[in-house]
Amino acid sequence: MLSTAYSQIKQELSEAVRRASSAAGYDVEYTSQSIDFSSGFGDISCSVAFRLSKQHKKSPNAIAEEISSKIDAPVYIEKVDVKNGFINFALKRNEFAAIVLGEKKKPIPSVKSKRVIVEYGGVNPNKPWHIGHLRNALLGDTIANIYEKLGYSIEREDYIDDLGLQMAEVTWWFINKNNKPTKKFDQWLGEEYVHVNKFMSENDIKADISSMLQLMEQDGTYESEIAGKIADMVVRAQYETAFNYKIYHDFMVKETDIIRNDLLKKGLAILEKSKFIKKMTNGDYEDCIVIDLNDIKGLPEEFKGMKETVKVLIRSDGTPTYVAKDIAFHMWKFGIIPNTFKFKTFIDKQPNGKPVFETAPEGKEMDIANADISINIIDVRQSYPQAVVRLAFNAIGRDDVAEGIMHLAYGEVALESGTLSGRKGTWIGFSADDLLAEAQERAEKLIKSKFNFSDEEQKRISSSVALAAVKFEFMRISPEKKIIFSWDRALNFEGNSGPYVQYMYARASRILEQAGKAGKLQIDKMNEQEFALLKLLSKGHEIVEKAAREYRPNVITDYASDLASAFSKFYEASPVLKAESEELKSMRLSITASVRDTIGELLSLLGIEPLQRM
RNA sequence: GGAUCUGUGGCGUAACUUGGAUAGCGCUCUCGGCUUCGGACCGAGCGGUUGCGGGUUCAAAUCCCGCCAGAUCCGCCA
Repeated sequence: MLSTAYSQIKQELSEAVRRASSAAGYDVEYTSQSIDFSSGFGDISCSVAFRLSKQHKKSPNAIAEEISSKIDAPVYIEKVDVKNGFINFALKRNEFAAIVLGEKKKPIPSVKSKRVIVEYGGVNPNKPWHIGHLRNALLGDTIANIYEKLGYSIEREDYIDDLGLQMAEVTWWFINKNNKPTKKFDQWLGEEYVHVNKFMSENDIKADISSMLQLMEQDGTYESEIAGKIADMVVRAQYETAFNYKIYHDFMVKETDIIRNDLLKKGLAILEKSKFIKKMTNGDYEDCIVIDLNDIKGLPEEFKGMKETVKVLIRSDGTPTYVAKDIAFHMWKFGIIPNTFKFKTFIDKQPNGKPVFETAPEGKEMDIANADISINIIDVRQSYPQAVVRLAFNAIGRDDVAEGIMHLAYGEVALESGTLSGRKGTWIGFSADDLLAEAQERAEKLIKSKFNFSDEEQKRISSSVALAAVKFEFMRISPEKKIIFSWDRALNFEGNSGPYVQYMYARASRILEQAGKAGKLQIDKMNEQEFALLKLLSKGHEIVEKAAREYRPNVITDYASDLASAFSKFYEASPVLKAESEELKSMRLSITASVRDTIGELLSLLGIEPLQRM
């Protein structure tokens, strides 16, 4: 259970400061923002006096003195003093420890009424996942875990574009060349796709591809059948990869079913009611249905100064653009177009025990969608179309939906030699499968040099450690930043790494295992390492909330690293099982247990398995 | 032309949203620590004009303005 002590204390102190200020004749608002843990000047410090200084023409120090003299501090505060204009609080360490360690398990405020769809994966079904797709999926998985932990109701959704240009190209190639798969299907097809592109640069088959696209869209054609089969096989192969990374989905929506169910027509009917959406009768965009940006008030910055001031939704030939499809799809997600899809089981039991459903011509209706929030994990390059999607909802007067569409725009993963390209095949050698294989090999080598585990245990542990290394490394970088991939960094087992955090979990577990059953909590005078740990522990819940609010899993990895490192320093400095007194032993065991539980929860959020031994 | 993102010791990064006291962590490098609850470890040290210049403020890596550098986007592609 993640500690809420920090948020509570902060709230209580800010309330105490507010009352004291008011008693001293000051009116302050943002007290909680001016309070934080501090190093070197008391344990917690408050800077409100600075804000009041100018207004009241007094020195911050004088004001701080006035306020602090009137503070009626909570019982866990040892003393309050003033230095350089800051009000500093010293904690009674034992009281503080009692709060953090003995914390009553408070239920997290329920937000269950909020439904969240997290969309991630979404790899075109013509190639294997590469390390860029992996970043996407890991972000999605972790964000979903975090929101789930905070009590939201989560649907993990995968969007499969089985009707795109890339799909048409590989289908054409497949039918015309009749090559046979020689390896894992997604890998094989991905490599074939590179050949298609080479072929297309030397031969003009544009007309063929274009007719392929049309035939694929029609139910019952040979082409649609083959394309469907290929997509199915690729997604199954991709999911094999996903499962090895312990990444799962609840359902997938396929482009074919979006077309089949006329989602677009339904969406268009709604859009056409907006005065900002119109059919052009002349000019460059004659016969197109567009959003006219000129008319929209309060147009966001990103749309200003653009070359074109209309966004095409339906082309003059009547076909929809990508943005139009995505708008309609979001209408479904938010329940504006209800009961559209039928679902059937795609895989009845993923390794996590749950099924994945896919949209299908025949099947059952399911109670999904009707979301309050849709978190879309999509490459930063799609920021603009995503903004257009939001704008469309503003245009039809659904600002609530526009606000509910969260685009987690993450930076690309590139190689030192350049970008990963499906067409050029620069991804070859950098598939998610390749990465995991290499990670496993290095982890196995490492673990062999450590302990004597049975072969089976060794395999299990090394696979878990390998995943930890890779996942942690991807997650510790703030999402908006571009990642230049490096094997050595991705397979880091030391320092700021997944295995390091796992290791501290295992160490804590072993200490607790050897200690046996815990008695009643007793608290004794603590040293600096213990106190530092307690301060960190107290922040657990606040950290997860921050990660959720900011859509940034690196908030979690940072905290996990800090906590693991503080724990390491703690047990290095203070014997737990051989503590000097029973009271100390009790307290240290309790700290150890609390650290173990907290780290365990953090690792789980990151999709990393906490290990008892490694 | 417009928009967005990025720029922090040799390398990878955190703190920026909400300004706060000494810019944190890891890697590398140097030195030290295992008869000790597990060394995937710990301690000490070297290493910083936070891209540049202004401004606001008691206080700026953080906010504002202007530059510079890199990336991306602005299609009847997806």
